[in-house]
Amino acid sequence: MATVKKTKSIGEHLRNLREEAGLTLKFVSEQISIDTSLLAKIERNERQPTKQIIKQVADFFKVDEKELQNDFLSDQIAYKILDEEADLSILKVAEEKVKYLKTVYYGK
Amino acid sequence: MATVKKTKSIGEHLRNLREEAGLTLKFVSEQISIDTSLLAKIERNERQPTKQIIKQVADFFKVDEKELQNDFLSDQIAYKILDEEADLSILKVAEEKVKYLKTVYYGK
DNA sequence: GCCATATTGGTCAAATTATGTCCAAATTTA
DNA sequence: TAAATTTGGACATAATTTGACCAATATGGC
Repeated sequence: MATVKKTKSIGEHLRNLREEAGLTLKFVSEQISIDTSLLAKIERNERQPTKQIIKQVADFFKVDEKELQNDFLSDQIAYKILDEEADLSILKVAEEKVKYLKTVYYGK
Repeated sequence: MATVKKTKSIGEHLRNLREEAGLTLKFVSEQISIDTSLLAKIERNERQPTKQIIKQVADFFKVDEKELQNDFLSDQIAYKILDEEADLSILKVAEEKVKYLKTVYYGK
């Protein structure tokens, strides 16, 4: 199997993609029409990519868009928990809520 | 044990607290110095309570502030997952990220 | 039904937060 | 040390959210 990298954050994920392809920030940012500095910030998790940007990056690197989005989402959740210094157990609670809300909205 | 109520959302939680105490929106909102309409919206999850408001409510009803905050947080996460139509498995990923980030920031 | 009280709903200004741009500083690489 | 690459700060502006105000609707006694 190829390079196995545990992705720590979407930023690192993107950086890995880019570096494995041996490309510069300037090049990639131009290809997807965003500011070089912005892409750099995204890779360092200083800015959050919009869905638009996630899509462009996914297309450019030919990776699954949904996967990138999920990566982004789990990032957001993880950082929120750290921010609020919340207990991990709330994830279980959130899961229950999702299940419950799904039955409510989409019928049982 | 007293009334066991599965809390579906922080709004319902707050509403339960208030109704169990037999108080009106007007009364409670005045006690904690916020607009009646705002409290009503919070109970209907149309507005998110600020930390300040969560604290005031917790104090007023003499419930644990941290618990209310956790309730709020799990709400936000649940709604975000529904919004994005994401898979529940990302919660597991988020959990891993939190654990990882904790070792990074607070040492192993 | 009528009145008082309680709750809901809409609109909007103000506050808050986040994005993206520009440019300079720093770092890397050859 | 020069060129290329990456980082960092400052800031305008865009986007989102809150909270206030007031009107409309609902609820409950009498």
